[in-house]
Amino acid sequence: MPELPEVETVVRGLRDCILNREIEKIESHYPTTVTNHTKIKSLPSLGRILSIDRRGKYIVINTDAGFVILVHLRMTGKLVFDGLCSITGTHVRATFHLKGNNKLCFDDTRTFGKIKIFRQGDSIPDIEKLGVEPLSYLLTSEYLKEKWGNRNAPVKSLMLQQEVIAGLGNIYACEILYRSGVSPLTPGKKLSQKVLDKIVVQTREVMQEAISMNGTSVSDFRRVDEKTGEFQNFLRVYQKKECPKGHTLRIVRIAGRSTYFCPVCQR
DNA sequence: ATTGCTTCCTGAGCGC
DNA sequence: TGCGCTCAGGAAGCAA
Repeated sequence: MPELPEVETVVRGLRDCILNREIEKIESHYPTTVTNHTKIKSLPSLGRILSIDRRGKYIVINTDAGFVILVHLRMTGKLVFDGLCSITGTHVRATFHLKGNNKLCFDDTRTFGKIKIFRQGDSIPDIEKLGVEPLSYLLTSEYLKEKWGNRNAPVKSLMLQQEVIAGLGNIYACEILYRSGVSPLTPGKKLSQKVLDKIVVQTREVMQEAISMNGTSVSDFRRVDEKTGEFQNFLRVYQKKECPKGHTLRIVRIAGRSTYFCPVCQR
């Protein structure tokens, strides 16, 4: 399940292999995967890739022909470059045809992933509504106090709201709360400034560690060369039976997701 | 406004 | 072997 560290890993991989390449066309093999949000009915060549960035869980590609290509991997989406490995995916939903006879394949078993094409300068609501980046100076305990201070919802579900913090998903929310010693069921308004500080610090730490390990591959996540990440070897609670101290973990459903936590270490 | 449930979708894993 | 069931979950949409 690609979250911020996985998307960052893909972005870095893409920069190494397709920056400055020209996209001749994006071919869609599934009806809802690629959508055109420009007023241009028949898209020309999309131009040369000027930049590849990440915002939250979105990949943002800018081209010199004035296009912005947004990619969201959702749960099972993968971007795989045929110059680094042979494409083995059996669920290729879209193909970026690059000048010079290379392909970037968007493989997505469950079809929830999206590729959206915009014009530079046009409003992109998907990006504009996102909250702060976990690794930016804007994520502070004061900010979280302002956003969560009068919320009754459990902190775990608040952490998943992309309009507040952009990029966290189920796995990292569980890991951050374990490292912070906070129960995922705690209502937002019950979190003290001191505890919010801990969450901020642990959020940064977990994101940085996971990026340095090329993300987490628990099932589908792969890099652009189809290699796995390594952070799954350092998870402390997600899909575990016991926490590192040997306490039996509990699993509850919060916001429709399996939430792993230690009733002893997390209060 | 806030909260939580349903939907989209496929494959893995399980019990029988 | 094969069937039917449950589960995995990001985010939009909807209902209370």
